[in-house]
Amino acid sequence: MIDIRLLRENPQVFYESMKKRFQDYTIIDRFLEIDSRWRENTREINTLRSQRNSISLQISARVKSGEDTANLKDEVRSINSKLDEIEKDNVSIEEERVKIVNRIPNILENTVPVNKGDENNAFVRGNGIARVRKEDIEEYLKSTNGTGKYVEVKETFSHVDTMEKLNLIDLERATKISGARFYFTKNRLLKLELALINYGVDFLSERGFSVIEPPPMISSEVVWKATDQATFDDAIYKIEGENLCLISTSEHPIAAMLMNEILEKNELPIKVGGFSPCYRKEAGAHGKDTKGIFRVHYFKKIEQFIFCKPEDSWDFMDELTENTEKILQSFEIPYRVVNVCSGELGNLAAKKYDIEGWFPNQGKFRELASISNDLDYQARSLNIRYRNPDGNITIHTLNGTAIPTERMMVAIMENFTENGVIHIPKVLIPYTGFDTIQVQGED
RNA sequence: GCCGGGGUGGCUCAGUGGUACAGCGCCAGACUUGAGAUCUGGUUCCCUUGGUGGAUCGGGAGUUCGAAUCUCUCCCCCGGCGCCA
Repeated sequence: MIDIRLLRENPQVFYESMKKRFQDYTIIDRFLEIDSRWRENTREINTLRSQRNSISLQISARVKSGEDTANLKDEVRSINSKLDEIEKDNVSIEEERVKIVNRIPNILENTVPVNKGDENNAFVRGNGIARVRKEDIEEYLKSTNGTGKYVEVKETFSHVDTMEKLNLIDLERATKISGARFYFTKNRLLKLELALINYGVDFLSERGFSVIEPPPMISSEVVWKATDQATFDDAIYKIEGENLCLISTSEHPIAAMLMNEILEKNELPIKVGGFSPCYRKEAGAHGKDTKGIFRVHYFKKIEQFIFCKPEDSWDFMDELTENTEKILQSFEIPYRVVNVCSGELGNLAAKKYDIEGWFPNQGKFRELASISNDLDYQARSLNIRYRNPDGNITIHTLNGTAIPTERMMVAIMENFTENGVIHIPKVLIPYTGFDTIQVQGED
């Protein structure tokens, strides 16, 4: 959530931020109105309680000295009835106050392009030599501001065909038992996945990240604090009869790990590499990417997460972006970095870079990773601070994908399949133990 | 799941209905050449922040003039039993 004191002092900042996000900024006026009513009530409640407390003390003294307390008790009763009324009123006011404040998004960083639609994300930079079909060249060049290098190819392969031909997947039977967007991973594809996970864990360990696997379920309250309404509604599975949700990313349990803690300044930054299963409802994605394992209800992901001092977060955003780029470079997957425009940004992020890989068969760049700086927005909801003599300071949090294993496998299959053979990126061979996946010579 | 013991400031803990003890740690100041020791103040949150203001003793509800304390309920931790990869 946002800083309420800052909102009171400087609502203009929030009007502008919401306007740029194409959101209804009149809720700010509504908030200020209801907040002032809440504060008025709170003052009154405090005054009445103060009176009650002092009379209670007098009763205590009289009880000890054996004096009569009946009229003092009556006085307290009348204070209590007034108090009751105002407190009840304040409960509903506070409910609305909290509801509204949770809808106010983070303050937009000033380099975020103000626009709607993914097609208006701003190209930042690109890398790699893409395999591009003739009919996709225009799209490729447009997507890279004319700077993209490529080789023209005649033929591309869908990852679904490749997986089926090479006996790497069983989609039909998964659908039979679990429904759409589930899959059995088989044979060398499973080994490739494990290799990607091991590679990612090593990559982050070597760069000062402690690596963890979080609990795959967290309580609803924690989900609420770690993310926003949109994510909760569209992505999160709830466990029936339990107050638990399946995580949609390790970001949430990792962020919440330090909930309600006061850190020492010298403990920061804390860099965490998280490996976890991710469960997503994909509500609202009907009809999109229905084939294969590009968009599924269950996948695994290696995530980067940083808790840091406020003054360091923009530097760390660059570091996270660089890390993900290095991983893609090491796999030789062509990619571009885009600065996600204001209309497509989630409420938590002040700024977000998407890193999109080139998918030759789809003929376009698709999201592989997403790096966000949430500033103090997420940490404030989770109440994570560091100790400071003049008042403890809310820290900053950042998150970014390192390796989305399923989607990365799609990228590898689309980019490196030739004559029915999948070629494994060189850096992964020590992890897979094989350099190709082909029909013959399977394990 | 059952039985028992617990949950109190950053930590260890006292507190069986009447203003939340104490110790340790940490921060600041004083003293000191410096460090240590010592002393003083501070070390959760809220409010038109300085006021002999309010809240807070795992969460929520209740009884009471008044609840850390009594009642109900939920959560979590420890031990034992049961089950078990």
